[in-house]
Amino acid sequence: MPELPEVETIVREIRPGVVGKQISEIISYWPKTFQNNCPAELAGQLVERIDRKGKYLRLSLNISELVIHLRMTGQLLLKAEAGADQDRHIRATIRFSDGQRLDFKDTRKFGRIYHVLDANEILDRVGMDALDQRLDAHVFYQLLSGKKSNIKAFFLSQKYISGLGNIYVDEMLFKSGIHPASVTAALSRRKANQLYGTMKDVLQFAVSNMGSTISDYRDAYGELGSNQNYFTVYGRTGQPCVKCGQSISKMRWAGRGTHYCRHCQKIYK
DNA sequence: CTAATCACCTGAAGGC
DNA sequence: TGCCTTCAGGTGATTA
Repeated sequence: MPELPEVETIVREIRPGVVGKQISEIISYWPKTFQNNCPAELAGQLVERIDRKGKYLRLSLNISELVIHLRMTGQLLLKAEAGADQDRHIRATIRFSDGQRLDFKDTRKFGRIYHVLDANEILDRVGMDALDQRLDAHVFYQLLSGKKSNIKAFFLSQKYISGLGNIYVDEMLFKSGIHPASVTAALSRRKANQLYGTMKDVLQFAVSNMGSTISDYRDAYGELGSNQNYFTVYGRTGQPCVKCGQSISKMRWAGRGTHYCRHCQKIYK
């Protein structure tokens, strides 16, 4: 479900409601969601910061840190009331001393919450965030030109650049006219620069629309995103290409359904 | 090293 | 109505 824009939306929404609050209790309803079995030492800790790297959400407490990944269907829902409306898909709840709570809802149970002393144990393994200021056009080109990997697989991997997933990779490749079968190192500097700009535009536009909701994604208030209304290729199989009018194709690349236009997207090899 | 496949889960949708 | 297959915003392990 959530890629960078969706996680960013949630971070921005829960930050004012949660920073400075004290955790009173953590409840786990599905044993695998909480990797470290919600240790008692979490109770009483203060939330100092909430940040994001790629698709990981980071809650920095005064003693330790929580790192949350929503995977496919995870939602973080901020609830003001302490009431017990118990959705059967809620896998964990973080309660705060003022009565607010954060419910981790996750139909498919793929999501994870890690409790660690230092979030960098986990976050150092993922590449620079796609919207990180330090990822400039030069660094972007260096990353692409240094590898001969399939371009779709490159952006789906979180090892080089983090935050992009199946939707936004398809969107940025289409808008840049790059076929998903292309090879990273085959892009010229000029073409890489264009892709870099498109990547940022696509992500920032999606953030401004509170993310994309296809089925499960909800923001911290349970609201839908609206960016799905502006997709140019994702999910448009068989519909006319917005550039040339020909039918949009769908194939499997890097194990994922990949949407593209055979006529508008050139293969760089 | 990369690339493909499976495993982890539930639920919705389509074919018969 | 019901059964069976396929697919889904992700990623980590295993295999070739």
